[in-house]
Amino acid sequence: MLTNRQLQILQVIVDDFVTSAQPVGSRQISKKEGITFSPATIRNEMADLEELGFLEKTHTSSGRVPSEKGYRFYVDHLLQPQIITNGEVEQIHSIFERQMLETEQVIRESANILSELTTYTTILLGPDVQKHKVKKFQIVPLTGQTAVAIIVTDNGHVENRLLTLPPGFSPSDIEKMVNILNERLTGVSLHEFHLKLETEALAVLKQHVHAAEAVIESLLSVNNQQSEGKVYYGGKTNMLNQPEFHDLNKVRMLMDLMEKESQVQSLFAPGKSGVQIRIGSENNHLAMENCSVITASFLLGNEQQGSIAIIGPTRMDYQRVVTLLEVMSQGLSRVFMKNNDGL
Amino acid sequence: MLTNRQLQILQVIVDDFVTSAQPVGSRQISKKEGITFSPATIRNEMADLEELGFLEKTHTSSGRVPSEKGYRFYVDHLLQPQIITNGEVEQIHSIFERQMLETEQVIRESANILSELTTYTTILLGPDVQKHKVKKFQIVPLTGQTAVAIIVTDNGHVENRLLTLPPGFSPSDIEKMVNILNERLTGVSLHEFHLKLETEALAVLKQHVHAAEAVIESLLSVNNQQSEGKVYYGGKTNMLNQPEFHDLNKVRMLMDLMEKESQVQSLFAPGKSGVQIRIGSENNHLAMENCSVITASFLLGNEQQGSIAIIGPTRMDYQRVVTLLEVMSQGLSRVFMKNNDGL
DNA sequence: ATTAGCACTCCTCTTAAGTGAGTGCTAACA
DNA sequence: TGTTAGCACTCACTTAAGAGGAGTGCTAAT
Repeated sequence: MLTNRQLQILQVIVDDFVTSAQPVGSRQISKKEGITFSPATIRNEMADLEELGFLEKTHTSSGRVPSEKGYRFYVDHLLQPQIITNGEVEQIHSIFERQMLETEQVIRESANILSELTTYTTILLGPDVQKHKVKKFQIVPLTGQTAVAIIVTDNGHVENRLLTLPPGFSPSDIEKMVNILNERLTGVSLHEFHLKLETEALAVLKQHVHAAEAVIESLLSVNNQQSEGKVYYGGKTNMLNQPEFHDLNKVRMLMDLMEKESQVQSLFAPGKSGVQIRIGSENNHLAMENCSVITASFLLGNEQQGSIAIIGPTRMDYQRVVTLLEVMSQGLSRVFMKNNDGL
Repeated sequence: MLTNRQLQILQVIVDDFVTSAQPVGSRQISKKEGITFSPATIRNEMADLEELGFLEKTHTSSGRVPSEKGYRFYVDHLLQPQIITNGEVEQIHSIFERQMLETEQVIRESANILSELTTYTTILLGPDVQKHKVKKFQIVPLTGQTAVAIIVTDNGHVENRLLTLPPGFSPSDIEKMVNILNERLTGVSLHEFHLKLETEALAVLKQHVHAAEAVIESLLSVNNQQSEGKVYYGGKTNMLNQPEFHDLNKVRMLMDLMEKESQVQSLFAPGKSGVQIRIGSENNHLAMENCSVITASFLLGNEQQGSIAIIGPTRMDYQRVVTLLEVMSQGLSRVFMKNNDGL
């Protein structure tokens, strides 16, 4: 168990290092407000804290730097809700008040504002498209052999896919097919929709429409690699300002990582609920060894769920980010509760 | 007018500098194949070439580096079609042979392969969506107050937009509206479609459908900021490997530039036709001062036009890139001629 | 017209010394 | 017994000086 004094010192060190990015020395700590004991005492305590694994040195005669364990402890026990200025809260709320119908735009703006306020990078994950319910299915023929299949979901998302039609597939075939599918599959989730296309629906279709298999196959062929929720970025280049990313190699790894949507999905998916913090190696990814990710999820109407992630260096202003994230995610949830349109 | 020897020397300097990224000295040149004269002679010629503005020195006693004017001359007069290996040609063609229906995927793959082969960054601009012809217009109601408007174009592109319906707007109103619009506006370009929505169509609608203005307005409201062609990237982080981008500031400027689609549109739009090269400051953009852009356009069936841009340092392997770009753009044109589906 | 020779420039790498922030330990102190 | 002052020591960082080397421009010889 840590003594009060140790807690106090750990807190000061983290707070100081977060803003200065420089190892913190005993003298410097002693001058901080609320510190009543001498540098020598602090040195002793720091030695203990280091032994316990909360602090590290960059070299034998440097000041101390929080270790991952140190950050973890700080985040778990020392985090105090921080006051953010009214101006900032207003800035966030202003997005919601501008009555923009398009969810997508709200999301984009949110990502931008968050990265502006935090100076870190924001990733916004839309809800898992696969969970949306199918509202309407449609096929629009283009030429003799090609057509577009369109699926509209209950919250306004539109999926579309090009099809090749088998030779001799007539407009009335299309109509029959569309009718059957709408009749049977409206209201199921996109995920189920695709499943049932291959099984039940296909069986029925075969009886009524010639060459239905070919169309269904064409319809399914592209699906696998695609989607889950959409990904939006804010302040992608912000990390270039952080001193820890003066190393081009790290920058490259991170950038590459962010290009791969599938990886982003898994890395930045929110934990259960509320605000979650993953520090450095807790992210289980080489490129993220010096990064922390703070995620929060928000609701989009009926059980849909999106999430916001802020990526910064492990030396990150956790307090501030957590507070901002809470304000933002609550705001988003509220907005999407009202006009339940989704994205 | 430059003498043959000067041409030869300029060519060697550019070629050498392109691969080594180091200023080229007279001794080094003299050892090159085909060079029969001594370093001293070369020094004299180099002094002349510098006076003419084709070469520069990084400091008084360094070797020479091509100036922008030097590159320009090289590109205009000294470029020789370069042999690229069969393997590479095959690699390009392999994309086209995999029978993927989705245009989008072909484009993505193309961007990736190009950036892999060149080690530079690729930007692929889809054709201007505004020119697509409207094939079908549709409104799918979601809840009482919201609906999705969908526009399918002749080449399979699907635009969609959320609408708020005015109170009391009934399904039959929707049907009437959709019918009128489909009747009058099928076959016009998206651009015209939006224009006519505000004028002719609106006039007719007013007569038949109550509160039509509100719907139209909602339909148009989001349009302005959106689209032109879509943008695809390949090898975004490739430039981090180039020695000229060890400067984080330059990296940041370029990355920021590439995030802004509208700027990308204008910077990387192709010139008239064929392969176009813009060197350094010819790009008229601060972030691109040390970059060259090579663009080529390709055809997507009926007069639609996409374009490929490769961005690299001014010290770029122009010959190779030009050849690769030609192979690729011709390949793309051919593919899209066949299955005219567009994106 | 070409080229060998040479003095000169300037970048780059290495070494050495000086500075300063910070530590750990010991001994004195309350 | 917990706290603190003092002091020797460590190590990164900066600056200066020197050596080496690649390359140039000019001059004079071929």
